[in-house]
Amino acid sequence: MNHSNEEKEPRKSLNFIESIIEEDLRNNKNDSRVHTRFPPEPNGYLHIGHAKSICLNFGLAQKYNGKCNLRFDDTNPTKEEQEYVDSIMEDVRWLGFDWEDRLFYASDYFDQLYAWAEKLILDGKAYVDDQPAEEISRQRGTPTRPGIESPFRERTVEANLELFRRMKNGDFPDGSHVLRARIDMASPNMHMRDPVLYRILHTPHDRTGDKWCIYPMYDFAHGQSDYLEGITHSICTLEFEIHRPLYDWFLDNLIETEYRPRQIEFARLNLSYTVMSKRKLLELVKEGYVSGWDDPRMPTVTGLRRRGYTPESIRNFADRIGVAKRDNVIDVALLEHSIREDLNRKALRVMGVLDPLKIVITNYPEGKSEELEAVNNPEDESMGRRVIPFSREIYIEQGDFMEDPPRKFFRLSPGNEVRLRYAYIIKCEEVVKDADGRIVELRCTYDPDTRSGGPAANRKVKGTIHW
RNA sequence: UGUCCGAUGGUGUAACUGGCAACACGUCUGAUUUUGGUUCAGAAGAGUCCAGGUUCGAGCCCUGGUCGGACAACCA
Repeated sequence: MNHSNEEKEPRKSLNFIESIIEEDLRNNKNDSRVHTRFPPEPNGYLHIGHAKSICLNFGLAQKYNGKCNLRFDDTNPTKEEQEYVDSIMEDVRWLGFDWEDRLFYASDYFDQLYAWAEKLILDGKAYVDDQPAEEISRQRGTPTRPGIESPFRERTVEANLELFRRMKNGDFPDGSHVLRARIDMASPNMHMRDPVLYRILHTPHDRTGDKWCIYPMYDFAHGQSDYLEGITHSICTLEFEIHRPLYDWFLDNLIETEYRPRQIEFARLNLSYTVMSKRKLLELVKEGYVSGWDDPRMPTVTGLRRRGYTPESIRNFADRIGVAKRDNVIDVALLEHSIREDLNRKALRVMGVLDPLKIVITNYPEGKSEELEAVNNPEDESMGRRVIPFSREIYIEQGDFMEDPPRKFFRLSPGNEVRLRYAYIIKCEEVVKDADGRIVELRCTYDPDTRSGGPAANRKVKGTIHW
């Protein structure tokens, strides 16, 4: 006998990131803090794929009583614009998340990053390379062949330091020098073959102005930024997986504390029939194929918003698709299901005719009109009712009438009846056409007893249409 | 001839320290319905990439393959 009728806790299963976090928590890693971040580069508008990442990062912070920062990864002034940072903040807020006072920019850390670069030079772990990009690229080898070392790799610390300072001071033109980490040109991981740390860019930065003409690369900025912000779990997409050894290398060589952020990768969202690449979306906007980033056909957050998606529906969607490391293509039908589910519950219903076809109800008295009552939301009576005027002449949707209907057509056709929603059952008696044979009007009769609430209101007909 | 990652119904995601493969979307059937929606009831659909091994027992562990993805910007 089962004395305790308690069932086994249905215990919601954890995704792989939650499992990692819970293990870290059990081990009291990083003082059992959970601190994530959403780190977009402000070079475009956010799309539904970013929404997945936002829901993930902010959601994890909420679930584990932690925090989530918003950080702009603005290390490349040639691609970034204020318009994008504004839109990103708006979209994140609209989705329902709050970074509170934790709004950061990678550019906030340029001084510290620069100091770290000098430290690497002093430790003999970084050097200035005078070769052009093409040469460096050539020397890097291929994934299956080791690279060769730069002729500048053995420069003295003093020479490197002086050169790097001159780079910073603007003594050199773009592309003439870079600072590189001195790691291993034979590494099977391409990213460990003396990656570039700093490049010269005589381009003013939206936030630092003319202060800098050298800018750190993503790899040199990201992990350290995570560190500076106290991030514990740095969640990014799969393509950065191979960068992880480098992410760890900088931390290992730059900091001495026990605390360390950890990079975790997940598979980005792909949606069926949907273009998601930032580059292509930018092209659609720039070439004028769409009206803008908020064109309702765009998969951007702002486009979805304009299209009528709610934040709740997108959050539910993000929840439902889960998170894993295998490549995936989510059926867009799931996104659509999410918005229908939400809107069905809370959208106000009204009737509207987009493509009108005139109806004259021949047995309805001329000059008469009456007021009919309609519910605003059949799913929720508390949303109230409204009154709609009805008279001898009304309009229905062209598509709701077919002169020669196929077998399963349930709407209006010659000699057939339909119900006008919230009104009467009408019957099509005559089709009026113009000289070109186009249907311009339908002459119908109505059954006065079938008004909603009336004596024959329950009489069934196959179809109900709006008007 | 490299390194890293992945492989479970049509699509996604689960299966807690190995124990009858579950949930959602989609599809199909039926009922209800004043919009072919919603709601409700039900069904079909995978034996977990392959081959070995360990085990009473493997989707989970081990070995070896196969297939797919990522990596050769002074992009992120």
